[in-house]
Amino acid sequence: MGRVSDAKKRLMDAVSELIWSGSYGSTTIDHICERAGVKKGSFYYFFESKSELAAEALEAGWQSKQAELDRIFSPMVPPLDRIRKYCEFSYTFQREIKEKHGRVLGCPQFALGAEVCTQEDRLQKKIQEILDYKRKYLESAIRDAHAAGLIKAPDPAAKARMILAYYEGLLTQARIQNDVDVLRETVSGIFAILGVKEKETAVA
Amino acid sequence: MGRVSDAKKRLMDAVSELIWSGSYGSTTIDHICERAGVKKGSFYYFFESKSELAAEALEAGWQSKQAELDRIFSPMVPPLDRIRKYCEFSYTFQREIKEKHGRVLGCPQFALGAEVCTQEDRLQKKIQEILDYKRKYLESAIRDAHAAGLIKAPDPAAKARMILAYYEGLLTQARIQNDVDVLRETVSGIFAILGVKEKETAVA
DNA sequence: ATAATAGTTGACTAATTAGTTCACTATGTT
DNA sequence: AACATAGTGAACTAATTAGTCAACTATTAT
Repeated sequence: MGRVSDAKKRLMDAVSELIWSGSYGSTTIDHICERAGVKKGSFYYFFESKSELAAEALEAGWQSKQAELDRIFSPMVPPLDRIRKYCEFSYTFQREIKEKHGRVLGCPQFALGAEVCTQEDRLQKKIQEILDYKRKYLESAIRDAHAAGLIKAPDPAAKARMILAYYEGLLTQARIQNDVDVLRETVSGIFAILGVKEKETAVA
Repeated sequence: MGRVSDAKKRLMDAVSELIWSGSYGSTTIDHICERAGVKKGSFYYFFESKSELAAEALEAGWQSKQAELDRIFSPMVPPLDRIRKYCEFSYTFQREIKEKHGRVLGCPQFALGAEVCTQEDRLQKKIQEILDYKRKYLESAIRDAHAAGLIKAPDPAAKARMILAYYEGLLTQARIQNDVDVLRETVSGIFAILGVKEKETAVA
C-alpha cells in the first residue's frame, strides 16, 4: 500500500552516470537529485548517504551486466574465443560510450575503486567483490583452455589476475587518454600473457 | 629582495600526500593549507587554484623520480635486468609506503589521472606527459633486449604500451586491495608479455 | 639605515554542501 | 469511501567550501 515511485531507480541511475562520467568526489547529492529529478527529502527517504547509494548502484549495475558475461563466457564457446569475444564486446561498448558522451569512460568499478578505496570501506569491499567475480570468468576460460591443450597455464588463477590487471590497466589508459584505440591491443596482449601461439591468435 | 619562504614547497608536498593517500576530490584547499602550515592568503599568493598547485606538484614529483629511473634504466645494465630492477624497486617502494601509511597507495599519476581526466584538462595533459615518459624508459629497454636477441619484439613501442598498462593495472589493484602481494607477479607477467623464455626469467 | 619588495595574516564574503523536518499527497487495501 | 502508508517537497540549519583584501612583517639590495 501507499504510493509507488521509480525515484529510487532514478537516483541509482543518476549516481552511476555522474560518477562514471566525472568522479565520486565531484558528484554531490544535490547534483544527483537534480539529474534524477528528485528532491533531497526523497533522497534521504531512500538512502542515508552518497556512499550507500553508490554501493547499491554498483550492485545493481553489476547484476545487469552478469547476463551478458554469462553469454560471452558460455562453456559452449571455445575458451579462447570467450576471451576474444569479451575484448571485442568491451571495445565496442567503449566506442559507443565515446559516441554518446564524447568520452571514453573505462571501467566504472576500477576507476571508482582507485579513487575511494582509502576512504570508503564499504565501496571498496563491494568493488573488490565485483572484480573478483570478473576474475572468475577469466579464470574458468583459462582453465578450460589449459585442459584443451590450447595454452600452458597450470595456475589459471594467477593468469587470470595478470589478465585482469592488464585489461583494467588498458581501460584506464583509454579513459585517461580519451582514446579507444588503446583497446585495440587488448586481445594480443592477453594472448601474449597466456602464451598463445601466433597461429591460434587469428580470428576463428 | 624581500622575504624568503619554503611555503610553496610545503604546499606542493602537502597536496601530493593528500591526493595520493586520499583523492583529488577529497583534498580541499583548507586541508592543504592546514597540512602545510600555511594560511589561505599565502596559498593564493603562490597559486591560483587547486588544479594549478596539483599540476606543479606533479611536475616536481616527476622531476625528483627521474634520477632514480635513469639509474635503474641505465644502458649499462642488461636490458631485461633493468625491467626486473624496476619491478623490485616498485615493490619495495610500495612496501615502505604501506609500512608508513598503513596503505598501499599505488601510482600517484595513474590514480589521479583516472579520477580527474574528464574534468581537469590541465592535469590530464600533465599526467599523459609523465606516463609517456615512463613508457619511453620501458620502450628503450625492450628495444635493447630485442637487439640483443633476448626477446622477439619488432614493435617495442607496442610492447611498452602493453607492459605499462599491465604494470599500472597491477599497482592500481594493489591500491584497491591494499595488498602489496599483488605486485609479486609483476616481473613474471611482464616477461610473459615479452615472451621471455623460462630460462631467462631466473634472477641473474 | 632605509626603501623596495617577497611573503604573511586574519577577518571577511558568498556560494555550496550535507542533512533535517514536517506537512502534504497519492495509491493500494479493506 | 476511507484509512493506512509509501513517497514528496519546500523551507530550513549548520558546516564547509573557494576566494578576496588590505594591513602587516621580514629580508635584502643599495
